[in-house]
Amino acid sequence: MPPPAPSRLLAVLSARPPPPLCRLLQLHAHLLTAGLISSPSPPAFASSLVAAFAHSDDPRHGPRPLLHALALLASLPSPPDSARPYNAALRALSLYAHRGLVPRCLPLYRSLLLSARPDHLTFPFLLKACACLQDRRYGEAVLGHVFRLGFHADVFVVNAAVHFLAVCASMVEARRLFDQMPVRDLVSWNTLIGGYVRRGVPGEALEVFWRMAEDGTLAPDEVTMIGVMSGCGQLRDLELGRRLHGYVESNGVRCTVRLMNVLMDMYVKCGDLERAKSVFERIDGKTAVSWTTMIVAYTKFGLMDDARRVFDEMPERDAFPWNALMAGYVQCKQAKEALGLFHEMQEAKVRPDEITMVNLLSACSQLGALDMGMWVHHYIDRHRLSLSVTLGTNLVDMYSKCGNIEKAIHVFKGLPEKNALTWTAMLCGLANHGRADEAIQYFQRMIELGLQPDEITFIGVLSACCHAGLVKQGREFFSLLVSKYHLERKMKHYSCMIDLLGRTGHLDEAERLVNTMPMEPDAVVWGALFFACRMHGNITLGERAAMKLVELDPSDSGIYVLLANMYVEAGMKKKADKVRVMMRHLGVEKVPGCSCIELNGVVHEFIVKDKSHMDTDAIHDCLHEITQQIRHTANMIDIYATG
DNA sequence: GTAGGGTTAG
Repeated sequence: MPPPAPSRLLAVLSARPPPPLCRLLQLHAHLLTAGLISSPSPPAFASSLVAAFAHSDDPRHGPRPLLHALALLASLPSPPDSARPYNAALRALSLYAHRGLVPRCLPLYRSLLLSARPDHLTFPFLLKACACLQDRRYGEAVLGHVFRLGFHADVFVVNAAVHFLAVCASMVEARRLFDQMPVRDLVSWNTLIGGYVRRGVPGEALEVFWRMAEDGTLAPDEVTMIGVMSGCGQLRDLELGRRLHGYVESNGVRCTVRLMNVLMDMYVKCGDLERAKSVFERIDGKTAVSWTTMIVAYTKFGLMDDARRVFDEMPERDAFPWNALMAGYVQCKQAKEALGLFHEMQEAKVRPDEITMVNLLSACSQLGALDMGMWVHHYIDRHRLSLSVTLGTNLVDMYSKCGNIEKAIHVFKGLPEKNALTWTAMLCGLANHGRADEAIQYFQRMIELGLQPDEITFIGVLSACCHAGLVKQGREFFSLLVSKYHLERKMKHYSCMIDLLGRTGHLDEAERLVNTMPMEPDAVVWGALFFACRMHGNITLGERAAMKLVELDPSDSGIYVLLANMYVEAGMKKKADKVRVMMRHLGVEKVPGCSCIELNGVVHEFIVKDKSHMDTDAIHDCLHEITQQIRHTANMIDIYATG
């Protein structure tokens, strides 16, 4: 195609949509030979050409035209004195289509400043890029320019600024700017509501929404309702969610797929699976997010078969639904299924990501599958997946739960970034391995670093004290938890503390604590008290604890056996027999104990007195031998310790 | 031509 006449050139370049890429390249060559984009020709041609390349976002070409525009802009002998080509490039860069290119916005703005004056279109793009990059310092400098150049009354610019502040600074700052706006439009309100929701302050978001409704000049649109519904979900306020759902349906708010997705999520969070399902069924053109949200919905209600069915019905699956289903299996303690799903995922050639690895490690921790866990660690290294805090924490947790505490410590020490959860995982690991002193040291170190412990951290230190019989320290932690760290004592804290008091013979104090607990003691609490009574020969209290255990779960055979054993140990044969008779009368059967072991990456399950293996006899001989050796060693230690 | 929104993870 011959080049157009010079008078037509600008019009051709400015056409929307722009000419195809091959045509643009021809025009570029033409302009070069005609000397129209070299100094001292007017920069209009260069500007239009850059803008045309930047707007040419045909997905088939990927970021190529955009990169071409950037190169062209950088190579011009005289840089354009208009913001237009820069704006076009900023627009294309900040559309997030090519996430990796967003950082290029900043140097581009710097070169714009050298030759031209930013205008009302420059700032929305640039602030969006700053928000996307979470670059607070740069964004604040840009805000300085906004005010100096007098754009503080441009509603587009200020909306983008409110968004930037909400993402990178704080809601207080975003709110201050919002309050100062002379004119606000719907986007201003939506930005503020969305900001509060993203920061997890749904109460404020709804407050803003009510104020907007009172004001009455602007009608909420689907974006408003997405924010508000998400807020209802966070608040777990089903009543309000339903009312606002009604509002959406009767006020002609566009029911986009995105809004329907949030509605589903709100119902799930508020515990109404049926309504979530009915919204899902009514979605026309379900997206991957719709399907994934429904999978998550079922997993949250423990309905793993339904989750799997939705997963299978899904037309196309990226890593998200795989991860969601896998996380569901992990949460429902079906770790074997989680690992099985991972193998399917590999067969389906879906690339696992960081979150897949997090799920896999949790599954390994549950199973004690060290070989598989090490394979995951190796996989992370080999594929250079970024070792995020969460992933690192899970690695530490996996190694310690799978029995290799040394490796857990080694990984912990090498982590580039650690947070309170990482420290908590390490400290709980040490506690579970009986290394109480170190666990407590880690706790102190973590406090020195200014990290905030949570409820789990205290379970760690309390169980450390429990293992080591450190009553005084245990009492101290138990009290600090509330007085200094303002945390709530949970069932697990009480059971730890009662176990500690009981083991060390403070039975009265343990009983007092059981009686003053703010919640109904569970089987673990009574079990700990029972164990202590048996250990210290307090039959009366032991009987009471055992009766409570029977009440809590009459079908659990274990407690009858333990109670009978306690009587035998105390020389009360008759009472022991009575318990056994009672057990027979009640028809309580012993449930066979079940355990599992990982061998060469395969997890095997087996039950008590399992004779299914062909070498059963040899295995039991070997086990007998090991038990004897342990007994012998324990005796020797006893002799040395007491003698 | 510019700004705002949802899903996966200990």
